[in-house]
Amino acid sequence: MTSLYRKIAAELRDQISRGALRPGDKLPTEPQLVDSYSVSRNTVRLAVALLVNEGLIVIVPGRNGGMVVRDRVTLTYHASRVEQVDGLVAETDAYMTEVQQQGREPTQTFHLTIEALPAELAERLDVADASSAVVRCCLRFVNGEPTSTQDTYYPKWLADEVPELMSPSDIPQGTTRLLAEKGYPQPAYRDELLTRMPTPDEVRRLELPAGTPIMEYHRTGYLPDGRPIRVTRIVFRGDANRVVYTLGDPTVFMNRESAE
Amino acid sequence: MTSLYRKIAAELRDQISRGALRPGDKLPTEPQLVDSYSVSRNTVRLAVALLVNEGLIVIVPGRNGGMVVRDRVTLTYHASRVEQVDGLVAETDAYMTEVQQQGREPTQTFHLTIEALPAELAERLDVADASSAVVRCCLRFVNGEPTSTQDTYYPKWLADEVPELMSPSDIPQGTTRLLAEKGYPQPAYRDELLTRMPTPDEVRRLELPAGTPIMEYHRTGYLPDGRPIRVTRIVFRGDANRVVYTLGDPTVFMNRESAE
DNA sequence: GACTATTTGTACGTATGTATC
DNA sequence: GGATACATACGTACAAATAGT
Repeated sequence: MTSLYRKIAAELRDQISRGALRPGDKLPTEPQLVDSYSVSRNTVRLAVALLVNEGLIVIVPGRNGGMVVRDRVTLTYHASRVEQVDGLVAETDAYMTEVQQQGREPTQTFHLTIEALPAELAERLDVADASSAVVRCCLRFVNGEPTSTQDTYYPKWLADEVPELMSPSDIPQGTTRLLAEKGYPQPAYRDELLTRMPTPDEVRRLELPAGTPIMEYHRTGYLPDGRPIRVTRIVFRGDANRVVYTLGDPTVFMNRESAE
Repeated sequence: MTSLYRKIAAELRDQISRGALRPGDKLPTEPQLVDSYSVSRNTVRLAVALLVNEGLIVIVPGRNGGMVVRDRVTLTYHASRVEQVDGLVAETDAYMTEVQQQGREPTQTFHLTIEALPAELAERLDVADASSAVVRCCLRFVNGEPTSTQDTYYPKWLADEVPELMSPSDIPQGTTRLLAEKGYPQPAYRDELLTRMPTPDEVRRLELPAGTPIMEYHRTGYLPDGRPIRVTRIVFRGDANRVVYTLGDPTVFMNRESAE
């Protein structure tokens, strides 16, 4: 015996998944739903709230507003391609290039701060004291819409040795390459991926509609002796990004491309 | 000019993030909140609904129920360790072993079906027609709680060549190893990771509380000539799993371990 | 098992505010 | 300003779930 509002939500959900309502289409208005189901407005709103929190629709108020079926545009982040130190690819450049290849217009803002290391990240950087760290932040837009934030933390000792890290502007050749040239190569990484609902702060910065989870991505870079020298955290809009790794024998993928 | 229920939610959220309310603690009951904020019950419920959808609390009805601050237990899935074909690790075994090393009790149910390939996956398997495929499904539990589902799809032509794939029971040595022995090695993979809110079906199967996103993981395995021979899809509970890759020179991590 | 107390869930109604065209 | 659509907030009543007597 499911409740009324759940049944209504189920019907609307069905129409969306069947394709009777396609992305961009509008659901009936609240009064129309009240009418056609003969329920109170509150009940309609309960049903609609479910769909919102499932990420199926967004609601825009106002005269020509309404409840609109969401679309899912996916941008691909090739984690195993960025930052080939021995190759010639710089981090941010790689990202920008990749987005362009996917036919979109990437932009980014950038700034640098010095702040205490968040506890979760301190562990990854092997700094016992909650010592300060240099952070290079950027907020990335695709077609003018914010889609991810990226923060990279370097331990203070490293910033002392490589003062260029403190440059308040973007580093054209890429920090990974810069560090390699200064004698701090990163021959190995550890990536972690997790998902969760966004904090209110993330909702604001990424302009997230309700019902949009985020994907949090950490990359820790290590020196040859195993010491970690930086942690990068990217927060992706979940409805607009996916992360891809290609692993194993690279010639296989060359065979694959030539076959196409 | 934020609304009343958002202010209330913000205060409660603060108490959680500050640690005044710790995981397992109960929020005040609805009547208590109605009282202390002097608002209607509906307003309290709106505030609470926000926290639920942010994944911060779960609500249990009944006499000794209440609104409880959620905890986040994280299980690690080492994507770059499973399925070392040349090594000695079988897929499911690897998973089970890993969970055990993390001090928990893994179990799994298993079944096999033959069904049409979902459209998104058909593309990855390079099968133009929506031809049937063999699916090996399993639902995985940790400490008795469902934490992920795994479905692996094989194209029909492969199942014809390797009839063992149709075995309705678990394959002890692991299908990857089995296939390699039969002349179908997988020297390369492509992994895709994305996040979204769960479908009602996933909510049921994984017993997900509201506000829990899921992480969807695809691994496509390729033959040396580039032909794909299987797609595995894992759906992880987002609040209980993270995926880890170690990339690059493996000796670096050996240095790291010896240093500890 | 019956009964009760507590806590959340569902559903109704009404009124007014805010956003957008 | 006026019209339309959703947002917030109040109130009420009864149902369902759970735990203890």
